[in-house]
Amino acid sequence: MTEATDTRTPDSRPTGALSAQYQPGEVEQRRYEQWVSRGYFQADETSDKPPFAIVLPPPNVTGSLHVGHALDHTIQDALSRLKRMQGFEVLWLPGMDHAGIATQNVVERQLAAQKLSRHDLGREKFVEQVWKWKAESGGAILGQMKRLGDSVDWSRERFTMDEGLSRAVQTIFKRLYDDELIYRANRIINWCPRCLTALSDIEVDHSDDDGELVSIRYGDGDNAIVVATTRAETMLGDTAVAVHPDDERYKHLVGTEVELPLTGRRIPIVADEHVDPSFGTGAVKVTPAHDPNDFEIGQRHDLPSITIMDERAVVTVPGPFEGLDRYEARPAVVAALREQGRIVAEKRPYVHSVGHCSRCKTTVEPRLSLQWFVNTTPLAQAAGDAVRDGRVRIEPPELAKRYFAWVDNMHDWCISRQLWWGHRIPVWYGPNGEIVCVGPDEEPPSGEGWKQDEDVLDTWFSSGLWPFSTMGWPDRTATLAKFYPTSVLVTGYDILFFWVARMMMFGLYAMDGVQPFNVVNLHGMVRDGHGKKMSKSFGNVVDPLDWIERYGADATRFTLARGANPGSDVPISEEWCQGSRNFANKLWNATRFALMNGATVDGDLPAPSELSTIDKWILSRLQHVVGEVDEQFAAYEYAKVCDTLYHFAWDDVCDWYLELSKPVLAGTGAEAARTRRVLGHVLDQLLRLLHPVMPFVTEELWTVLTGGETVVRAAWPAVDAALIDDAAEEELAALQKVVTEVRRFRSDQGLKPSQRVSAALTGLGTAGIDTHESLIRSLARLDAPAEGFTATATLAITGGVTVDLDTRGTIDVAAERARLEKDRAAAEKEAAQCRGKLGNEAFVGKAPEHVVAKIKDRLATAEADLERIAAALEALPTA
RNA sequence: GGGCGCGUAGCUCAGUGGGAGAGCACUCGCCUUACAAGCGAGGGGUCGUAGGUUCGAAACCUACCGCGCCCA
Repeated sequence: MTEATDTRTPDSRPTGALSAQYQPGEVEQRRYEQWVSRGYFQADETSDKPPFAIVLPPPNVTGSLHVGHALDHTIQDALSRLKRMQGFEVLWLPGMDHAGIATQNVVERQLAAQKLSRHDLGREKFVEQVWKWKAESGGAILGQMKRLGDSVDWSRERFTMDEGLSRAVQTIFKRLYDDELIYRANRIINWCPRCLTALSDIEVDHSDDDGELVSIRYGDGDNAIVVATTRAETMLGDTAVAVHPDDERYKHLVGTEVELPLTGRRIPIVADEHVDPSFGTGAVKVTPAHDPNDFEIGQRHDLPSITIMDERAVVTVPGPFEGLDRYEARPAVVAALREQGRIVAEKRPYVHSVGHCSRCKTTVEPRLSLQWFVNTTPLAQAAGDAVRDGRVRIEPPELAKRYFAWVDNMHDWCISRQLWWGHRIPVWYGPNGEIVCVGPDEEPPSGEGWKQDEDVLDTWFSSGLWPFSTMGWPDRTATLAKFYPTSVLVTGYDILFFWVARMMMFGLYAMDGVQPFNVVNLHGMVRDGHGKKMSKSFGNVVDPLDWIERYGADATRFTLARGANPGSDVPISEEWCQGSRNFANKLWNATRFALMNGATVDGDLPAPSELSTIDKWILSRLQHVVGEVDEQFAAYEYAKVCDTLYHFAWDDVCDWYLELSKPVLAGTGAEAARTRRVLGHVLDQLLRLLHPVMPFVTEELWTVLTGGETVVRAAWPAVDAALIDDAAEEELAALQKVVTEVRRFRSDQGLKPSQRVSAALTGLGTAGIDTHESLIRSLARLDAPAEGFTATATLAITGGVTVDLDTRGTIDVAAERARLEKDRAAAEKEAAQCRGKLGNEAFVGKAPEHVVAKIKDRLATAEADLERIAAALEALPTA
C-alpha cells in the first residue's frame, strides 16, 4: 500500500484522462510488477482464511509457453483470482519439471554440434553440463508466464530435481521398495533404439504406418506351416509357432516340431488361446524376446527367449545378417527366404499400428531387459477407488470413464531409464550380489565392489509427487497442513494417464490415503479456428506471446477461456482474439464514459425506492449475472462465464444502460447523482466479475474508477436479492421492444439516423412505460408531433403501444407493406401453431397446466398482433 | 479389434422434453460528442438419415451414415 503510485484522491480522479483506446502494452508489465512487489500472490500458511490451492502442472524446463499452456494457465489463474476475491487463502504453486529425455536430448544435441557425445564427457561432467544449460537457457517459460498474468506465488517456485524434491523421490522409492511395490525384473519393455532407453507404455505413440505383411512357410511337406508377419527379421529369434487350440487345421501339428528356416533350429508348435485364428493363416511365429505378446506366450509355454538385436536394433546373431540394422535385416531375411522358396505371399503396403518414441518418433523396439518396475496393482486400486467413492471428482464427469479404463487395467510401470539426467535409482549392488535400497537419511554402503545402479527414474516418477513434494514432504510442514490436499488440479485430458493417475497413486500412498486433489478439472486441446490440430507443418500454430504483444494478455486469455467448454477442445482464431481485444476496449470506453460523467462509488447505494426504473433494472440484471457467474464458475463452465459477462457488459450495460442514462447524466439534480452512484456501482461490480479472466484491463480501470488500491484483493460481488426487480425488468423489456420496433421501421424505410421524424405515441400506459416517453423518443429519434402533424405510417407493437409517424410523405409504401406482411406471416404461423396445440385434446388433457396456459397466452398475443397488423395494412395508401 | 465422443446458421460452438440461439463472417444504413477496435437494422438452419417412445423430440431409444479421439 505504501508504495502505491496512485496518490489521487477520489475528488481529483481524472475524468477524461483515459485515452480513446485501451493500450495493453502500457499497462501489463507495470501492473504485473506491482502485483508481485506488493506480495498479492504470496500464500500464507498461517492465515485463518480457508485454503485454496492449485499446483501448476510443471512445464518442462526446456519448454516455452505455447498456446496449450496459455489455456491451462488462464484457467488456473482465473480460479486463483476468483478464490482470492472470495476470501480464500490462495496458493498457486509454480515450478518446472526436469523432463529427463527431453532435456538430455537438448544438451546432447549441443554436444553433437561440437562432435561430442555424452560419453566423451562422462556421466558427472555431462550432468554438470545439463545443470549449466538449465541455469543459462532453461525455464524461459517462467518469464513468459508473467506476460500472461499468472498469479503464482513466485517465492515457492520448485524444480523436480531440486534438493527437497529429490529427497521426496528417494523417500518414496525406499518406502515402495520396502513394501515390495518396487521390483527389478527381466521383462519385455518398450525400447527406443535412438534414445537408448526404456520407455513406459504411455511414452509410446501409436500410428498406422505402411509396412509389409510377409507369409513364410516353416517346415516342408505335411509338416509345413505358414506364418504371417510384419517383422520378418525377427524370425531369427523365433522359439515356437503358435496356433489356436480349437483350430482344426493345425490340431495334428500341435506338439510337433518344425525347422526354423535359415537357422536350422527346431521349434515347437504350441496351442495358445490368444492366437487369432482369423488373422492370416491362423498360425503365428513366436519371438519372445522381441514382441510383448510373444513374450506372454513364451511365459505360458516355457519357451526360451533369444535376443537377436542389440540396444541399437542391430542384428547380433552370428551369420549373414549380423551387423545389419532392423530395416536392413528385414529385406535381407526376406530375400534369403525367397531364395529358398519359402515366401508364400507378400502384401505391401500393409497398414498396421506401429509404436513410436513419444520424444523422438523413432519406431519403438520391444526389448527384453532388466528394469525396475512399480507394482501398480494396489496403488491403482486405491487411485480408482478415490474417484469411485467421490473423494476426488473428475470434471467433466464423462471423462471419469477413461480414467477408470486406465487405472483398472494398469500394467506394472517400468520406471528405470537408461539416461543420465534424472533421479538416480537409489540402489547399490554389493560385490557378493547384495542389493541395498538406500533411504534419504542413510549412508550408501561403501567399500570395495559396491556400485550404484546406473539408471535414473522416469520423469513422471518425480512429477507424480508434485502436489506434496513441492510443499515440503516428507517433512510435516505447515504448508502441507494448510494446503494439502490441493483444491483443484487443472490440466489437459491428454495427460490424464501420464500424470494425473500417477499423482493419485503416489498421493494416496504417501499421504496416508489422503488424495492429492479434490477436483480434477480437465480441459481440451487448443485447436485452430476450424477445429484442426495445430501443427508446425500445417502452419496454423498460434504463439500466445505474439497475441499478447498485438492484442494484449486479456484478449488472449478471454479468447481461450471463451472457447473452454468442459472437456472439449478449444478452437481459437485471430479474428476471435480481435473480438476479445475489442471487448477490452469496450470496457475501457464504458469506464471512460462513466468517469467523464461523474460516476462514483462513494457513499451507500441509494435505496431502491429512490431509484429510477432504469437504475433498478440494471441493478436487478447485475444480481442475476452475479448468480449465474457464480454457478458457472462452480461448474467449471468458463465459456459460459465469459459469455454471460460479455453480453451483460456489452448489451445490457453499454448498449442500453449507458444510452438510457445519458439524458439523466446530463442533469445535475438528485436523480443524476443517484444514477452516477448506480453507474459507478455497476461498473465496479462488473470489473470485479471480469477480473479473474481479464486481470490487467480490469485492474487499470477499477483503480481509476474507485480510487482503490487493487481489484486483486477486492471482494467478489455477492447477490443482493433485495435488488432483484421483476417489474423493472418487464418494464425495460417493453421499452426495448418499442425502441427496437421503431428503429426497425426507420431502417426499413431508409430513414437516416440524422433524420428526425415526428411521432405520436399511444398506449404507453397499457404497456406500463408511460414514464419513459422522452427516453423512447431520444433513443428512437422521434420528435413530438408539431402543428400540422399527419400520420403517414402506424406501428402497432406487441404490448399495446401504437406509434403514429409523420414521415412527411416520404413513406416507402412497398417497403412498409413488405415489413407488415412479414410480421403478419410470423404472427399467423405462431397463431396457427398455438391453435393446433389447443385444438388437440390429448395436449390439453395431458400437458401440464402451465404449459397450456402459456400457449393460450401466446395465442392471445398473436391474435392481437394480427389485428393490429391488419389495421396497419388497411391504413396503408394503395399504390 | 475394444472403448468413448461428436454431427444444430457460411465457420466455431451453446442449447438435454414445451416458443431454434451466440460469437465471428455476411448484407444494408450511419463518423448519433465513451468507443469505426464503434452504432442501428437485417438475411440465413426441414437441428446427419430412417424408424420408434411421447399430447409434444434438436434433446430420450434403436439402426444406419459421416467425423474425431483414446486404448490394443
